[in-house]
Amino acid sequence: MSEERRYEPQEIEPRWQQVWAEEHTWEVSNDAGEGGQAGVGGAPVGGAPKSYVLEMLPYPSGEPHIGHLKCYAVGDAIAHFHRRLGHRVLHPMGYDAFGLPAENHAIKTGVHPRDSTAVSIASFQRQFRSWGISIDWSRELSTYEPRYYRWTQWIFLQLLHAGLAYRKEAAVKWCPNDQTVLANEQVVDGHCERCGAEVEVRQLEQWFLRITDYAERLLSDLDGIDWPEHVKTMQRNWIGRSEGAEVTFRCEALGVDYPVFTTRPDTLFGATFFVMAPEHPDVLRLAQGTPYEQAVKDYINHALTESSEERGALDKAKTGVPLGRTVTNPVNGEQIPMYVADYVLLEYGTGAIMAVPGHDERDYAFARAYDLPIRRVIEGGSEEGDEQGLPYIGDGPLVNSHADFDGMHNREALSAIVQWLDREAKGHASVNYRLRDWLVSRQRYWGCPIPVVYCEACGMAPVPEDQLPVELPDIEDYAPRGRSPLAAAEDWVNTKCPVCGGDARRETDTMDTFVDSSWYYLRYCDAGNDEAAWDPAALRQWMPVDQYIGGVEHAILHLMYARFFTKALADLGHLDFQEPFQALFTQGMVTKDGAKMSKSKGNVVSPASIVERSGADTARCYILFVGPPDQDADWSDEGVEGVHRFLGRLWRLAAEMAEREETYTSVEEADLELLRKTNWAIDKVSSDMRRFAFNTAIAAVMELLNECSRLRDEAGVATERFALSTAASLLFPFAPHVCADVYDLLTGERVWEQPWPQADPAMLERDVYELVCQVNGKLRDRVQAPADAGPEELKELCLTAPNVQAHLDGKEIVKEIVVPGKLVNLVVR
RNA sequence: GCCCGGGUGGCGGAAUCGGUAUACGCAAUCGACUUAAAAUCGAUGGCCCGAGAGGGCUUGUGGGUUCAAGUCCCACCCCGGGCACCA
Repeated sequence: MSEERRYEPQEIEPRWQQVWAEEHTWEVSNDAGEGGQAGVGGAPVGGAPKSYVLEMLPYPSGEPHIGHLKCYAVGDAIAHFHRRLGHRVLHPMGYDAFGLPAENHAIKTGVHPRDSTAVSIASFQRQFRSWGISIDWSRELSTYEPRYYRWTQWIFLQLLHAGLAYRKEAAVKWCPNDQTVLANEQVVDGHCERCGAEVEVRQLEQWFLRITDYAERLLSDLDGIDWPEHVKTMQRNWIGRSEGAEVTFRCEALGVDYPVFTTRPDTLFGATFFVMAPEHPDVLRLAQGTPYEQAVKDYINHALTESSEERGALDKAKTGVPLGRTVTNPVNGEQIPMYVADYVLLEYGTGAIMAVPGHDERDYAFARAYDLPIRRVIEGGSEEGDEQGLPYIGDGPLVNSHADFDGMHNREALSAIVQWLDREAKGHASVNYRLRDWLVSRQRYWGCPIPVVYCEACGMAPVPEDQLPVELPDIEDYAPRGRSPLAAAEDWVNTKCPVCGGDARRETDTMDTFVDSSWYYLRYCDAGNDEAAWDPAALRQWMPVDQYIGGVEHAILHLMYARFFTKALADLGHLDFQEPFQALFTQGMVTKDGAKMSKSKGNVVSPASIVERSGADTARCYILFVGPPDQDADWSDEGVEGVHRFLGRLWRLAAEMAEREETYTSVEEADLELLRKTNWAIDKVSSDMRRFAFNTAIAAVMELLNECSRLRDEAGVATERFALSTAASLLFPFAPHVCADVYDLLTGERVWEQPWPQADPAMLERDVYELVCQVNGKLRDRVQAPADAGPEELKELCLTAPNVQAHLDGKEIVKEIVVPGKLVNLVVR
């Protein structure tokens, strides 16, 4: 007997990592077929299909956390699986390195964000290598490198030239804590997505990107991509498409037309008043000279000082003030009073609405509060009681409208009325979106400078492409004071106008970091290119990303912006595809004791400590074994131990088998059994890989290993080695180090150069199986049945089963159901 | 309020097309090895009745369809997520 051998990941893991690093095993070249990744068996892989596997760009802050481990455990499993299926796999890595945490740290400590970020990046690099993730490090990038953000600026200029980037003064969301504006997407329930402070509204001139031009395509192209349905739904909700009509109401006193958007032109005859948003530019002018002038002024002031949270509160009572004017309802010529009320939003539609209290809950509440007429124009609902069933939101025939439409079902009347409006030039069919343009400027230091200058003579001028990058200057004081800290860097701010050569000042705002991460997946395809953002040929080779992996928290922000960039760049002729991420997988959160891990709760599990104690293979396998990877999982130290034991058993059994001589005392039956189990596992793991069921894939390898242990002394050594090496081969995408070691011990070969195992179909079929015998749907017995037995034979077999007979006991069989390969069910009375 | 997920042993979970519910793992109990412990190996294991053979019950609750329901249909309860004055 050989001496006791121990599974030592601390020895095994660095050894294989060194092989992969020295041989650049996971690097792929853009020259398909030459000098690229060695294919199966070391042969070049000329016509191999490509596969681009990408995890969402991490923000390097401190050390990687358990969520990173899960994300990359999933991504690496897919990358390895694709490679072994014969694909050329691009699996790169980089860092989303601009951003607030590093800057806030700088404000506190004075350490330059570049330095603290570099320290974090070094820690990420170390740990990712220690996890054994199969990354092509030759394409590594950081968004804070001038070499990268030069091209971020270049893209910004492309958008600017195309009219997709513009400056506008608007009411914007301001975070008083971070002292910067925010995009709509970064405001969650009226609070800053980053720091949680309640946001304020400020009137400021800011940079926007015209994402709303793409609303329709962002919506309709969702149909063609393989994303989780709930993520698509979230994007659809965010885009918020509404079909309806734009209808013109005229204020005769001022001679001004006010268009409104409505989804319910069928209720036009029920419009009894008209409401404008407090921010609407005409409100003061309308009220001027009326008895309501002062009241309107007061109301607007109040509305503007109210926080967005207060104003948006759902249970808030409706308030408003009359404007002292009327507009004409275009369908019936009625003069209806105008109001200003804060339940109307300037940003949506035209900032003014027709109010139909009979068929809209909000208008109804306002009408009740101000004693305005409420008219039913659609039949339906109860029509009983004090409120006569109003407001009624449902469908029904029109009433009290016009002879041409009364009696018509409202859905038909809707299009009939729109057609009428169109003919009379009083309106037309229209579509509205909830999506707003993307506010991208930030009054902060640690971001990509916006490459424009302002010249007194020429106005705003883009920095010429050959002067890029506009580099971020070093400054002393990072603290934001309502303007960008860059504004204090006088030497940097003062520059010459690229048009006239006169004095000019640089834009001091920086870009939202989501701009940086909206195109990085393109840069990986050609990361070393200093002549252009990318060579189109490189993109043609790799894009789109075949499998994207990341957290669901980016369902709207990053994923929407990246899709927008792709479409805009495609329109400008820089790309020839419309969607960046063909398939998306969103991994669930890792919690501890049911709660989100956080420093303040003190329940943080650090990947580094797990790797140090149990090894990377254990950590990676465990995180995939706890449950379906798209669901949240709770961390358990005991569970980790279980997986560690499993990997230890695999390794020890292999080490023992590697030394064993063939004895020829094997029992044929045991060999066959083990071969069957092995082929079953190949089949099971292969299909589980394709549906991201890594937990059951690992369980299947556990079953195979249990069978290897059970039959260790009965099956032949060759069979045993085959079964064990197959187990290692199947588990390799999850536990690469120990599996490489086991495979090497048993075969002397490199498992990552082997093709993915193929199940032998003959071995998946059995000549006998266990037939389930039911009486009245209840399981009563099991008998061995030949695989090729027909229904009659199966029925007879079932009838002979002792416990079946006991339950038949003279009763009459009224029905027999035979499902070959499964069961026989006898129905008795 | 609207739209998505989800509810299965002591615990994490499995059951992929309506066909043996509880795979795999954790925790637990018993045993082997050991002076002892750790490590490792083996056995047991949904609940109730029974010595056993076996029987009854069991997938949030209540109904339904079916020879057969965790799976399909209807109603409801609970948990998680998204949207929410968007006209």
